[in-house]
Amino acid sequence: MARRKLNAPTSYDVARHAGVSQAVVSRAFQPVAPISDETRAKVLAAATSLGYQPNAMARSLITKRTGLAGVLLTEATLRDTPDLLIVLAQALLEQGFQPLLFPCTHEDDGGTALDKALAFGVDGVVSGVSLSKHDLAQARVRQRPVVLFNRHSTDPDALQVACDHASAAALLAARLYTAGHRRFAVVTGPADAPVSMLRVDSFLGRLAELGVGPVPSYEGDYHYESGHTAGLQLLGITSGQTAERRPEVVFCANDAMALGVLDAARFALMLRVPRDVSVVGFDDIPSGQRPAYLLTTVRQPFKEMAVTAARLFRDALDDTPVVQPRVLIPGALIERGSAQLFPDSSSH
Amino acid sequence: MARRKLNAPTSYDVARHAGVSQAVVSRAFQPVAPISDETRAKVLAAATSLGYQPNAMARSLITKRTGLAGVLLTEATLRDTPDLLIVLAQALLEQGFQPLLFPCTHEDDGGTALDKALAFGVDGVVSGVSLSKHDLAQARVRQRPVVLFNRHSTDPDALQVACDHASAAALLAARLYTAGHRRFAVVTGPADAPVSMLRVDSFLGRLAELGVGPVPSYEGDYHYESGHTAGLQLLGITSGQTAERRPEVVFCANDAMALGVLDAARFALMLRVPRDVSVVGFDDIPSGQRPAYLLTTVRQPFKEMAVTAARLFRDALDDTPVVQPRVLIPGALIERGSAQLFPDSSSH
DNA sequence: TAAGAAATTGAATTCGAATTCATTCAGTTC
DNA sequence: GAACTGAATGAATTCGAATTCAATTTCTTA
Repeated sequence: MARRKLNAPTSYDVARHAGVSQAVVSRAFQPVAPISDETRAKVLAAATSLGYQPNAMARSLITKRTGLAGVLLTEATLRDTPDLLIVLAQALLEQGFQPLLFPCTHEDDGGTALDKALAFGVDGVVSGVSLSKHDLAQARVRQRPVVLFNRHSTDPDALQVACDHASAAALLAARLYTAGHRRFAVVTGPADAPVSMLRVDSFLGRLAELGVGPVPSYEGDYHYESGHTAGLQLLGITSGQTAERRPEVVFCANDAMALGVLDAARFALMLRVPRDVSVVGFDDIPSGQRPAYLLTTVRQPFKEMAVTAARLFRDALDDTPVVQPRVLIPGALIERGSAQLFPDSSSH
Repeated sequence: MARRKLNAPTSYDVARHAGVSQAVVSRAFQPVAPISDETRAKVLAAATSLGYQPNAMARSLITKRTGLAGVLLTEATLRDTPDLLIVLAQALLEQGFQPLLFPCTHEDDGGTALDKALAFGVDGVVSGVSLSKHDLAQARVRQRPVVLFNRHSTDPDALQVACDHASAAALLAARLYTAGHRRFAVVTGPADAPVSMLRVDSFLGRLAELGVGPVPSYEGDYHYESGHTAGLQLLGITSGQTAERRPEVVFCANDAMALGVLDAARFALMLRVPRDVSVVGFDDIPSGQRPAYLLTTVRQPFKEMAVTAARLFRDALDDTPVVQPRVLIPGALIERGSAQLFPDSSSH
């Protein structure tokens, strides 16, 4: 552990330079403190002339605040919806927190990541991965707020912000049913992905209410390739599939897989979309918006979700009474060309 | 500044519990320190039973190390190549550093971001945005290594890892020329984007060497939409453009714009790709790999670049003599369907 | 077995800024 | 002008772990 001397000036250096005590220097750097404007100006001048910046560690040691917000996200999320990290980072920055990223390889690395984050002294955490009740409890005894982002917890006190996956998926199901579709198939995310469960179950639940029977399903892994495979499987002629029995609609738990299904249908199976088959996804990722895909999907309002999460985070830290610990933000149905929907254009 | 008491146990609590001094507790948590195995075990047992974890701020205050690596990236980079952040984070984590992300809205926010990073006490920085000589000097006096990632500096001592954009672009130009193409057009990135300059200038430079005259160019902003506009502009019939004078190849400074050009050509101008026009990009982003695009491009070896950068970072911190401060890693030509290249399949 | 070397241990100090509390100073008020 | 109020200041303390250095114990070795 090589301990080099860093010639960074300290508050004492500034104090000497400005002809005041160290305490005054400290006060000059706080927004509100007992210090005259005159003195503050003098100190700040001395500080800039020396290139002084308060030492973050020393400050944190006594204030118990680092200004860091742990951000827990799976690599899948980072890869598929990079915008999420961007808007979340912006929102946190706006509230005065620097995001400290903890990328999780797997959905259940959350506990480990949380531990690491706490060890780094984060003021709190915004988590896009699932956390156990035990994990949440641990953060609570340390008085570190945790905001769940697009993740649910049975803990009634847990703070959470999420897209209303369930309602949107149900709405989408109803919309497709109204448009006349009766033969459905679904491509799910990994079995342990809570968001996928929510989307798929709501979609199927609504269909069941409408009397649509058992729906073939394929378990994907959220990636394009698995969508491609799913497409071949569900739409192909493998198991004596005929055009009459082929699904009219494939609902995918996310857009990445929907693009895979779409490409499998068009380029491998030579089906016309949406004439032969409709494909719908969830997320509204950029590539789905392009003319090559024109994917019908549900848009997650990331910006609004991020801003809400950041505000919740700050309020929890400030001991501001949190009015609404659980916020569900509605997703928007985006109708593009990949699904046949024309029989109905009045509903919703 | 509400200063709540956090009931976290300290090293003194553990010391009392284990019947030793605080100094011994500290030593028990260091990999190599004068302490008997027996005592260490006893201390660690007491620590776990109390749920003790060393306080990061107190530690950093004296060791002058936080274990944080500032990561400076533009939002454009985060959005277009999310994989970069993922592999970079992984590589840093493997070297024992936690990435502290500083998203930059604009290429020249680098200086500000660096200041912020230093104020947070990062051990050093990996920067995917340009930094001025002055910025680098500032980091140096603070003894904080900076590794430039895909960015260049005139400072001869600067550490940098980059894709060899120039060679790859030149190779691509030669390859296209050899394939018989003579009429070229380019879509550049923003004028202040050094990487775009490098790619475009090398491409054009090689063409010039081969005797290809003035090449029409369009300044984009790295985004899909600007590529789309560029495509309409460069390939459209606006200015009395005829098929004979239409560019045979459009080279784009990145893939996102290449996809835009491709879609403009196919869906707006009804041109066949690559028969009527070849489109090539740079980066090898996932959507370009899909059957809907099959973009011919240059792949940046992010994984290798990230690992190299992280290693360079650690070596610089360890005072390990850095053998090679500037590492250029070759990009790989990925030939897919968006460019007509058949006349030559032997070269390179 | 005594002297010396090596390995452990603990008391005290250190890192740098924030905060407490007593003190000083200027400005009111009667 | 005395008594009082409020603002501004500085000396001393605090945060919690790492480190220094002297003291102690244990192990060698002649």
